Amino acid sequence: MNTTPTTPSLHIATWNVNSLNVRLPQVLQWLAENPVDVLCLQELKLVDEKFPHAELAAIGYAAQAFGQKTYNGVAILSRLPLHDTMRNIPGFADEQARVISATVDARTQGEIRIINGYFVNGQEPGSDKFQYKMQWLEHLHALVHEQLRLHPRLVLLGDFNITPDDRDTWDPVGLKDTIHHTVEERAAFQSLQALGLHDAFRLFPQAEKSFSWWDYRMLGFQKNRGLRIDHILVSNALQASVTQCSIDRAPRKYPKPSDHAPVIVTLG
DNA sequence: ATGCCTTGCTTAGCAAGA
Repeated sequence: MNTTPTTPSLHIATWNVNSLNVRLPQVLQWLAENPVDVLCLQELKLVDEKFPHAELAAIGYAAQAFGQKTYNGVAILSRLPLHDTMRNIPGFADEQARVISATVDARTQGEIRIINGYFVNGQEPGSDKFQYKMQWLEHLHALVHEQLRLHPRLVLLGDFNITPDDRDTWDPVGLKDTIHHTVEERAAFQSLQALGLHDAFRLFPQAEKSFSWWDYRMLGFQKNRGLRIDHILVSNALQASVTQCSIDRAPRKYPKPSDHAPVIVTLG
């Protein structure tokens, strides 16, 4: 008889909900059907006073939130204990709520440091917003570098607003050098990987034209004109334990959907 | 295509997203 206790697998997901106020029923429904251990959200578009802690607690999730009025906002929802929450990037003054980090106590699986980011969009290469994007990416790189030193078991995930390469866009020719496709953004993505992080989605064979975001306009989803810009990067120490990574397109078919779909990674 | 949706803010069109 095998008496060795089986280590339960751990599921961590990311989802840009484009307003938690509008999408809360969908988040609750999705969690009921996909009871992941940790769900990281972006684009809450609400202040912390309006964060729906009670509704999430009712289905077993505690949350650490970092919101602001109208724009941005990030949160970590977890069924496992969270501690050592950090907001934004220390040393980088930023009016915008874009990063929340916390340590998840995964019990038999040990502790995992989570960095959840809503990366800057950048609007257009050469614009002020693009400059802000590149500066923000530089400071995020420094933060991840430091956090990896303190926490070798680390996951960096969220809405990166970067297509890592031409496989990650529906139109690599027509969209060449446009926002999310520039050499500079892709170099920043690669320099994050160079810290010892791995794109979990690419650790496995995947269907061609796999995307995580589709424009609301022009029947983007129906025509699968999308981008893969939502990512889960795992550190060297975690890479061997990753057994699956997938994009769940189902919520993009809900009535009044977010324009992003959740991405889920399985560890162990 | 300076367009197409969606959301928030405020209540009539903007700003911003990607």
